[in-house]
Amino acid sequence: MKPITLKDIALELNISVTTASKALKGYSDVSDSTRLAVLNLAKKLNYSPNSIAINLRTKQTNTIGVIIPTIVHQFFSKVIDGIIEEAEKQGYFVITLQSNEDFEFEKRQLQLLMQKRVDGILISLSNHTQQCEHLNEILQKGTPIVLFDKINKLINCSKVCIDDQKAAYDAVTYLIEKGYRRIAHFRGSLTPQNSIDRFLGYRRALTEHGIDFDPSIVYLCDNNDDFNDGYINAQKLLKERPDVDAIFAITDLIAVGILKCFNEKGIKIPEDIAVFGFSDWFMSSVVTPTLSSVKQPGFEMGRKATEILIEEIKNLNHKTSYSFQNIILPTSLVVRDST
Amino acid sequence: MKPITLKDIALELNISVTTASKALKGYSDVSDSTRLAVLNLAKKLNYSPNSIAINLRTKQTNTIGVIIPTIVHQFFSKVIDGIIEEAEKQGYFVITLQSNEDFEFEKRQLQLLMQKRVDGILISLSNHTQQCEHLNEILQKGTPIVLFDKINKLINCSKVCIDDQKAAYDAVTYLIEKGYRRIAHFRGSLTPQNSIDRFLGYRRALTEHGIDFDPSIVYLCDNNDDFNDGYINAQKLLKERPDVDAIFAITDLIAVGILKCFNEKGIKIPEDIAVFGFSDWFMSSVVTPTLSSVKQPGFEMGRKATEILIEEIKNLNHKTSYSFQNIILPTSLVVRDST
DNA sequence: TTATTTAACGAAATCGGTTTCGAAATCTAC
DNA sequence: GTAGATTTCGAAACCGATTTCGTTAAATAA
Repeated sequence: MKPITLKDIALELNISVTTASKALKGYSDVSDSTRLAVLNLAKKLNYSPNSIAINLRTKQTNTIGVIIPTIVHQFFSKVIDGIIEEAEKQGYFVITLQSNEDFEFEKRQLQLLMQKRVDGILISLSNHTQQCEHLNEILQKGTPIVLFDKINKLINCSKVCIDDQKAAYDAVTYLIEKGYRRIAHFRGSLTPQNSIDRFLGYRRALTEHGIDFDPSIVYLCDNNDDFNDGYINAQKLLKERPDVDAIFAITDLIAVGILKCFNEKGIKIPEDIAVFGFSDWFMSSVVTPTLSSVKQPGFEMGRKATEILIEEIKNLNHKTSYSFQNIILPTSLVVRDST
Repeated sequence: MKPITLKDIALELNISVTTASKALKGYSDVSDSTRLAVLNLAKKLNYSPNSIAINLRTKQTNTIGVIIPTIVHQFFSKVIDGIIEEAEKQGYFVITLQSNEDFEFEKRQLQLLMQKRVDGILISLSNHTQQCEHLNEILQKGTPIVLFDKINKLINCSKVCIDDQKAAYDAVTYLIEKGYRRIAHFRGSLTPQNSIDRFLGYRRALTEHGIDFDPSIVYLCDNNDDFNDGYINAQKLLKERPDVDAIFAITDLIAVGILKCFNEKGIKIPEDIAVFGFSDWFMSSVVTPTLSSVKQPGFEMGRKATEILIEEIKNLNHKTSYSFQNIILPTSLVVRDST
C-alpha cells in the first residue's frame, strides 16, 4: 500500500539513505557490491523515486501548463496533440486549462498554473485579451511563456503562429485567379489579431489585383466558431447583394454555415457562388460540396511551441542566455469542390 | 525572481517560520497583532505557498491523470472538457495522456502517471487492452481508478459508460419501425466491448422484431474512426447486396464515409437506403443529407467520472469506506434527414 | 503568596529525496 | 614504518511548509 522509499531500501540493506541514493544515481564513491545490492533490491521492490520530493529540491516540476480558449475544437485539439507528444518525448507532463474566451478566466487560470509551479506556460490568448500585464508579471518571475496561434506582438516572449494575412491573401488571390470578381468576406469579431489579419489579407489581395475593396460586402460574424453566424449572414447576403460571386470565410465553421444556407436555397456552389474556408477541419472534406480551405498546421504548431518552451526552460536552468523566437509556420491551400 | 517563502516573511517580521505558518492558517495561538502583520506582509509580497512542499507533506498532488486513446476526436475532447471543468471546480488539475490505441503505450502512460504521483486516474481503455493486471496493480497500491466509455467489466472499480447495446437496439428499432427491413450493420473491430455491444443490440433489435439476422450483411470496419472504412465497405455493399435498404453504422465517421460513397454514386438517401450513425458529432448536422445518430453524452461522462473519482480520493483520505459505482448514462436518438 | 491557567511563541521532527563535507579504513609509495 | 592517496561510507543540511510539543511569561485563582 505504501510506496517504497529509499529509507526502506537502506534499512533492509543496513546502509544509509545517502549511500542508497548514491548507488541509484551512479555516484563513484559506492562499492560495486553495495551498488549491486541496492540496484537489485530496488528492482525487486519496484522502487520508483518520489517525484514530489525531487521536485521540491530541484524546484522543477517537469510540467508545463497550457491555456487554450476551448478544447472542443478541431484545431486546438490538434495543437494539444502536438503539445502532448513533444512534451512526453522530453519527459514533461501537460496540464491543460481553458479560458473560455474570457479575460478574467484567463488570468485566473494563469494564477492556478503559477501556484502549481509549472516550469513554463503555453497560451493562445482569448479574444478578449487586450492588456498583457498578467503575462508580463509571470515572465518577470522567470517563468517562460510561449504564445501560439492567437498571439500579441507586444508581449516580449517567443511566439509560434501562422501568417494569417498571407494565408488570407493567398486564398483570395486564388479566387481572383479563378475568375471571381465580387468577393465578399465573412470576417470574425473586430479585436482578435488573426481576425484583423485575415481581413487585411483579403483586402490587400483585392487591391493588389485591381479590384476595388467594397466594405459593404464584408459581413461580421461575432463568433468565429458559430456556424449559425455563417448561416444567418449568408441569408442576409443573398438578399442584399446577389451580385457577389464568391465568399472568403474566416473559418470553416462559418463557411459550412454558408454552405448549408446555399444548399437549402438551391444555390449552386461553386457555379453561382464560391466559398473558401479557413483551417481545413476534417468536416470540410465530407460536407457537400467539399470545402476549399486554408490548411493550418495545428499539430506542428503545438509541437514547435513546446519544443521552444522546453528549450527555454532548460536554458534557464543552465543559466545560459537565449533570445526569443518568432516562428511563422507555413500554410497551404486545400482546393476542393466549393471553388 | 525567487518566489516568496514563509522564511522571507518570518525574517522580515522577526518571528519564526512556525508562527508565520500558523498565522496564515488561522491557528488560535497567535496574537492578533502578529497575525495581522503576517497577513498584511503576505498580501503585500503576493505570497503563495509552495504547493510542492505541501504535496510532499500531505502526499497529495491535487492532480488526476487521464488516459484516452486519442484527443483529436470530437467525443473524447468533449469528455476532456467535462473532466477539466469538474476537476477545476473541485480544485484539481488534469494531466492528459494518450494511449494511441496501443496496449504497451497504455501501460507506459499509467506508469508515468504513477511516478507523477497523481491522486487518481481516469481511463478509457485502448481497443487492444485485454488483460487488466496493470490496472489491478495500481488499484492495489491504493490509487483509485474510474473507467469510462471503453470499460472492462472484470476490473473492480467504478465505471461510467452508456448502454451501447440498448442504444444500438433503439437505433435499429427506429429503423424497423420506419419500415426498413434489410438492415445492414457496419460494425467495428471484433474485440472492443462497445463494438460487440452495438452489434448485439443490432442483432437483438432484428430478432425481437421478427427479422432474421443475416450475418452476410454485417460488414467489418477495422478502424471505428476511419471514414475510408465506411466508404470502401459501402462500395462493396452496393455490389454485393443491392437489396439492403438501411445501414446502422458503428460511428458517425463510418456513416459519413457511407454517405460520401452513396452521394457519388447518385444513390438517394434515405429513399434508396437509409443511414444511421453513432455519437452525434457536430459534423453529422452539416453533412448532406444530415445524419441521424445516437447522442452520446461525452461532456457529462467526463464530468461524472471525475466527480466519482474525486469522491473516492477524498474518501480514501478520510479513511471512510465506499463502494464502487456503475453509472450508465442515458443516450437518445437524433433523427435527421438520412433516415 | 503560591499554585494554576492561559496566551504566545518557537525548536524540532517530518515528508523523501540530493549533495556537500568530513571521517574512517584501506592501500600505495618511499 | 610512516606520510599521503584512495576507497567507501554516512552525518547533516537542504528544499518549504506543517504540526507536535515544550517553554516562557503573564494572568488568574486559591
